[in-house]
Amino acid sequence: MVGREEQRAKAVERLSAHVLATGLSQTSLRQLASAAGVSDRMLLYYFSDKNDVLVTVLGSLSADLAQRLALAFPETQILPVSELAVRLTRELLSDNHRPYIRLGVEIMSAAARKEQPFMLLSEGIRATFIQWIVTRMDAPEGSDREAVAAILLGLIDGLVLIGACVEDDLVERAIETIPALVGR
Amino acid sequence: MVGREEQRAKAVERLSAHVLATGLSQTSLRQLASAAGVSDRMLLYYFSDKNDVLVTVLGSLSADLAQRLALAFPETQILPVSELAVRLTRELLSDNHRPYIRLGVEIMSAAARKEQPFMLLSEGIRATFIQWIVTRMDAPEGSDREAVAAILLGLIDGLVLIGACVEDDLVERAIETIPALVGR
DNA sequence: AACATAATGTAGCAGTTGCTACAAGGATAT
DNA sequence: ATATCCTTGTAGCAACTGCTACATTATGTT
Repeated sequence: MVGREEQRAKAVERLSAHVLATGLSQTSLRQLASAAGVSDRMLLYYFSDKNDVLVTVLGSLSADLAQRLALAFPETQILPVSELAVRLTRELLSDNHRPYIRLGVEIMSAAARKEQPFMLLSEGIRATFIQWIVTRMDAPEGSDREAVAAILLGLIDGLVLIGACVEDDLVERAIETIPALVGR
Repeated sequence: MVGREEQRAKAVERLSAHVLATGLSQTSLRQLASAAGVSDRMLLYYFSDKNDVLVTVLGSLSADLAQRLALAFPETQILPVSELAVRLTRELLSDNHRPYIRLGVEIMSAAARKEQPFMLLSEGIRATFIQWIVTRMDAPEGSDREAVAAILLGLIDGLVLIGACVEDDLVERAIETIPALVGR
């Protein structure tokens, strides 16, 4: 016997890697169980149901990304909108972080169709991110900081979508074009 | 007897409305058949297989949107980036057109996971849209017009995602903020 | 009237879905 | 040693998936 909590934690770890790599479309109970290296029966022993699995795993991934971003962008460093836009976009579209954003887009897209539990998850992701941007952004006087943050977040999500289905360097060129287009 | 082609066309019409309203998650053969008002057996008589149904319906919707946009933005009218950004964003996020963009986001998100037939569809959507924007955009001298168009398209897609899971007027405020942020 | 062809219904197959009933192994306490 | 509980496997259910075989009705052609 190895202990239920311990096994559960190990499952979350393996499932996080699986979901990050394959997205929300490969998340039947048997697929998840196989990725976790256990039987579907045991997965439902560790978790109360499939929803519980997804919420736990996606929550864990969300925390991971927050921690990674905290490392890359210390809270003390305030940047002008244009520079923050470029650096944040480049960081989140890098191979390191793009899988997270891609997954976030899938979650938000599912939320748009009122599917549970994605509405709750996506609302949390959005709020966290906007707040995160607002605290690190040196926006012009009197501007709607949340709105500017929404534009940035939207741009990043959108570029991930575009980059997902295209072979050439269009997205990279778009990032390079941001400074000429934004602010000043 | 009513004629296969005729029935098929009627089915495409009803299915377009259904897919536009409910997205890609409600597209089992039996759900589609029910939406089209026929038996699943007949749906596979009109179409060769499920893939054929989806490609036909999504292609039809894509053509619809192109026609609607051609009406709202005549090709002869060239606009500065900032103004085009605001007007296009507002138009595509309106209740009239948001379902189309939402569906487009779903298609691109599925394409990101290498699912067929969405990769082909999404590549077509992307190329059409970028080209559409480029021909109507009065971009600064020497700028990468495709890249600017990609930024616009990305922003629109991203704002649709954000707006899908939020109650307040954040997206509307974001649109209003675009002119202060872009160009000049 | 005979016949080919087009159109439609009934029934089902093999595979997947989320989930559960039941029983058996193993550890621990008494 | 007995009883108890934690852990795990086997088997399966009812619903759904895409799709098909087969039979039947209509319709037009000769």
